[in-house]
Amino acid sequence: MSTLATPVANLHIAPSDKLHDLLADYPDLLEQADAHCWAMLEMAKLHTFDANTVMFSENMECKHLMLVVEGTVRVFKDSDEGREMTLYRVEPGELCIHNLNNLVNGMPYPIMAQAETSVRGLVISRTEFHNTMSKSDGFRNYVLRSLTERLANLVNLVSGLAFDRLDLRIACWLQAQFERNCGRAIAITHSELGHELGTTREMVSRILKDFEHKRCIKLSRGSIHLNCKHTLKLVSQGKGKRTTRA
Amino acid sequence: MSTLATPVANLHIAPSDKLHDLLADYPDLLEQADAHCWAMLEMAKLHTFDANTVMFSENMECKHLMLVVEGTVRVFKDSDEGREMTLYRVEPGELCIHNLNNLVNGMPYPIMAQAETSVRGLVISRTEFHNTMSKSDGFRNYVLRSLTERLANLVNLVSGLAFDRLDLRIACWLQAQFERNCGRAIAITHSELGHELGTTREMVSRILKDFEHKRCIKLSRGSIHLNCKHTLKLVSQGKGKRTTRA
DNA sequence: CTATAAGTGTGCTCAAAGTTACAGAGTTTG
DNA sequence: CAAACTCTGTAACTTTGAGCACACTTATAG
Repeated sequence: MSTLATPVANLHIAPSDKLHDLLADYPDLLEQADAHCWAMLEMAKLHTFDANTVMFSENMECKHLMLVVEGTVRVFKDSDEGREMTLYRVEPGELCIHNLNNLVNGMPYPIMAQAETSVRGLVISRTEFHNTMSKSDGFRNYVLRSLTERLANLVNLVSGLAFDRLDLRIACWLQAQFERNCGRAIAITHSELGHELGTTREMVSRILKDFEHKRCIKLSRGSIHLNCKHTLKLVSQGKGKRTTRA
Repeated sequence: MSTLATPVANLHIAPSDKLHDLLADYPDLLEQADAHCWAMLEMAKLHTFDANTVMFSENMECKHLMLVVEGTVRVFKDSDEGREMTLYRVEPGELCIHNLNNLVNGMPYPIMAQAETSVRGLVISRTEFHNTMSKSDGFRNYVLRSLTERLANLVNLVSGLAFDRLDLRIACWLQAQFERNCGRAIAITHSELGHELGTTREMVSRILKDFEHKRCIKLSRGSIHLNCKHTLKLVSQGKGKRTTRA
């Protein structure tokens, strides 16, 4: 599965209105973008990556920064025993922030990033990045904000791993997804969910089944349906211990 | 134990040579500092905090950034069941990077920071921070580097928690400490070590005892002595499963 | 020099998570 | 439709980590 990160298309970007279109739906950056920031984005190249492209891994050096325009990139850590754990996702309007480590520190980085869908992104060179960081207040704030937000998320990950039982972590994950999805079914297999949370397929199956018995959710092949928001909330708050062996 | 974060002393700083003295031993920042950066530091106030001062916690808002000059600050997360887990330490020449979250995002942050020793630090106001970030390449790079380094450390924490057995995590921690200490004994109680790694005193006692039986270390009240670097390395690489129940 | 506190060792029990193994259900493909 | 594959359910078992209880040791304070 080690598809190399070769861009499918690679074209200079058209004038500003095109750029606006690309970023139209992602206000996070737009609201902070100033002239310098736009200038940088104008110079950026739009690359397209196929789904499942490995965008960086253990030893790959990454000399560029990318702003995702379409699709999502999953950043994760894998273990030698075949387990893995999602650290976060980079979504449209967001920066592949871990590239920064490479960019700023020059250090390689023992994690992987992989396109989940087909991904389009604006690729910014190292020098352009530093240049704009110096000139554009908006871009600088945007980058800082991204970094500190990721930091905050990672701290939450840590505390979940250190202190929370797996069933709670799964319940919280479900809650967050259903929230995002406005209650619509989540398309994911148990094994994938295991990879999200750094655990095994069997544990996920067992715990989800338990939730189904508690009537929070309804399971079907490849997807999870919300049954009762309220019950799920209770479960995710730790009320009612697990019932697996009762 | 909720000593409020009240500075003990609070004086305007003397001219540049004094500043140089304060930071003399911490080249990380010095080598990047330029005129703007120095100007900011000149304006900073030197505060002193007693050991054990809680520097920020769950709901405290923090409107300043601090550069630690002397002493160390431990940043950790605690659980409702009385366990806790060290996220990282801020040492001389380093920034209290989590303040940045507050500073940049304005969000409060569910972690604690506490002075381990008496701490002196240069306190920089929010506006001065942003101002210098815009003007000083050196400072900006320094901040970015700090952030990305913390990010990298947190990722390692996550993968340790998710994938490694406790004995390995303890062995690695010991290794790192002995490295720092040039092989000299580490002064720490089992309970404190538990708080470092998010586990309990008993587990630490048991596992350390096991290591002692393996002749890596020698235990005594309140400190851990290195016995055989090589054996410890083997243990920390996962060779030789635990012997506790054999 | 005692009393008290802090730190350590350890056995027992239990719960959580992971592992192995396999059966069966649902999909896809030729 | 039959074969091959993917996904799910689950039982039995092992390992890891936590919690409790208590004995014992070392340090500190009065």
